[in-house]
Amino acid sequence: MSKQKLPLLDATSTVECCSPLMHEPLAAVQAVELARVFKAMGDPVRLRLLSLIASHEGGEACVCDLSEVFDLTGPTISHHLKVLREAGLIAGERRGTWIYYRVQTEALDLASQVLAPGAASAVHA
Amino acid sequence: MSKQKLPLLDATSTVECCSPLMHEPLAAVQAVELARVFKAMGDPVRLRLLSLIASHEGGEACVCDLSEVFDLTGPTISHHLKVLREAGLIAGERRGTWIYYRVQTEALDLASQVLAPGAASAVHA
DNA sequence: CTCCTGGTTTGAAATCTGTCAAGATAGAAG
DNA sequence: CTTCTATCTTGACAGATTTCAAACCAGGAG
Repeated sequence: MSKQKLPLLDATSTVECCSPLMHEPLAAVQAVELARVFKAMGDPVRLRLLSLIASHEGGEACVCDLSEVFDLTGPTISHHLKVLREAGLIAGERRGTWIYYRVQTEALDLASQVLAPGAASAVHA
Repeated sequence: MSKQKLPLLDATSTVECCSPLMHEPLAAVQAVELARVFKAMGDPVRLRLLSLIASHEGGEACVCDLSEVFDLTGPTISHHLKVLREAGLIAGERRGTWIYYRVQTEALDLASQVLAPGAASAVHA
């Protein structure tokens, strides 16, 4: 285990429940963690993959479902899925011949909270 | 009007008030727009810049305030600020000798909403 | 076992990014 | 006008990203 393949934000790391970016200067270490997530989302293909998986029936989709949507080769799709996986945004499970991916909602929620809906209206509910 | 330097998400473009990524497959065009925002946030330095600006007194900070925090040269900071600016995440205003940046909260809110706090609890109906 | 299909891994090429040094600009101050 | 300070722009370069083709692995069907 040489590399940092942490699931990403620990929730224990820094950003607790409601500490949007906007209240206090983000520390360098957390910035690196957070940036990894946003970077993973910073590509049109990956964003669409994320969206496709999440909105697919049952909340999951196999690679074959995803591949046919894009004009890209298998390896490329596979690569993007790997990036999303390593950012902790999705998880895959093999079931028979196919591998099904689903979104890790915790990670997504966390990212959303960090961005804080207004940072002022966040607590409203 | 060469649709290149749009302020970014138009709010009229696609993501209305509450259409998180997770309800329907994101169209290619919007994916590109959105990705630009997330990509801008996908760098530790830029994330910290954003956070520093937002949390700074008065909600704004001049470049000099920001530069002293990092171990980077002026041009580099300037470059990152430009990326954030072009993603519509911040805006700068010259006041005398200094240039003050402040966060464009609308863009941030939009990004946060797209990520949808749960996507299940957002509309929940 | 052999073949086929769904996915991933590896390797390589083109492009993009982050960073710095050096030069350019804008406004304030002599 | 000249100079000083704050910030941006340009040019260059190492390192990262995106993408494809070719090779590889895992299960299911003959």
